Amino acid sequence: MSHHVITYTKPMGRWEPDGVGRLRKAAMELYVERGFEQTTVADIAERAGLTARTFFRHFADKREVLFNGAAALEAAMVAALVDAPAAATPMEAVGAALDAAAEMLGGNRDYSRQRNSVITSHAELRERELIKMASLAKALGGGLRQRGVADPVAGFAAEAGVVVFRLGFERWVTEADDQTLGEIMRESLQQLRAVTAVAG
Amino acid sequence: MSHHVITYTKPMGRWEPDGVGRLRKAAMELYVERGFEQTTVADIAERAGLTARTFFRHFADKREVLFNGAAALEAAMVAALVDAPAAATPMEAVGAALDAAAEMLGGNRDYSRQRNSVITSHAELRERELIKMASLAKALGGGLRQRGVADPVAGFAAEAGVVVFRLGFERWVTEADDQTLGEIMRESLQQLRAVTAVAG
DNA sequence: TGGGTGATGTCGCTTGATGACATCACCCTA
DNA sequence: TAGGGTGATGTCATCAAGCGACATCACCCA
Repeated sequence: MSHHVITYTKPMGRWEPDGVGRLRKAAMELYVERGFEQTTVADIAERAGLTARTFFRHFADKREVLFNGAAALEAAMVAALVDAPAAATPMEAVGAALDAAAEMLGGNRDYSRQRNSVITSHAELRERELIKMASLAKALGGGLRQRGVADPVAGFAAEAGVVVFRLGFERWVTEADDQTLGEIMRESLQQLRAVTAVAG
Repeated sequence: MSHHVITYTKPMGRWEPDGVGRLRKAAMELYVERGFEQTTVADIAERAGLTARTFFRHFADKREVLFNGAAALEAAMVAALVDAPAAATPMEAVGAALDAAAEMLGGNRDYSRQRNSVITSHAELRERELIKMASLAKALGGGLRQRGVADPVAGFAAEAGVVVFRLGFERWVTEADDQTLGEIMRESLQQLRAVTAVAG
């Protein structure tokens, strides 16, 4: 193994610090280099200077290593939703959550692009992404109920918010236009409303 | 190995017929009896009178055995959507797809309940269910584009349809009321429209 | 200076998943 | 009617995922 020259700030383990960060970095690199299925946990651990057993102490499985920001994003969105003005309608509160998400993710489009391309090119990773979206929907629904929104409405507003988030985010990383993520989110919200308005 | 006494109708293999059906049945039973994680592929195969190797010849993985009707459902929904009147709006065409789904699934609520309870109680199965829903959204979107619906609208209408399907189906299997699945689907569609109508 | 703590390594096991090859019932044809 | 072809299955071997149990060692603190 290579010998990492490091400056100890807050040693977290026996050798180099921040084993979790090294594992995340190594996993991302290998998934890009040779693909998700062609990468074993042993490979990741080796590149991070750790063992496979240690990998599983930090991440539930091979996929989870790519989905760490999800919890923080969800928390930020729920906080924004709960803190929205009391007079706001359910969908307006959801709009506040989308604004928060845009602010949190809108900064580094290049990183989002790379991560997105890795995820979308492997079914198992798409699967995990969908679980995160389902968790987000549940959390947003909970936040709405906390605001006093009754149950059928809370569920639909939360799911609608996730649809807007997904399609908006996808457009943001796919199309190379110069709109900000926040602008696209808002626009997507209007589009969903327009589409459902002419229902049967 | 046990010796099964059987009456040959249409022998499909070397021994008893319909190995796929027996595997499906055995898997469902065992998932209900002892839970998904506590069931090994070897258990399923043994109960079906086959080997684990054969299980994987028929199903990609341990989860897929529960999601066989999905393809047929998707096909029926897309067909209904494509065959909807040319004058129908995108969401009206989606409504036709939801009607088709209701007709296909609305019959045996008890079976749906049992299957649903197995799936919702295991994260890995929920994950697979979400993949099927994503596939459905993609298929519905494709059907809409085939109808000449342009791209932002097609995507949103398809996703909206899946939201209605999921929440409607969940309400149908959860609440013990006497509404039919079709009625609930229609009602859900209206609720989504109402909720998004008061967006910010 | 000695023990406590926590992250990591080591070992071994079960299970999921797959490739390669053998086997056998059924069917079709010469 | 014998023979080969076909397809589903069995058998064997192997790799990778995931986890339990225990050992190890650096750091911290009394």
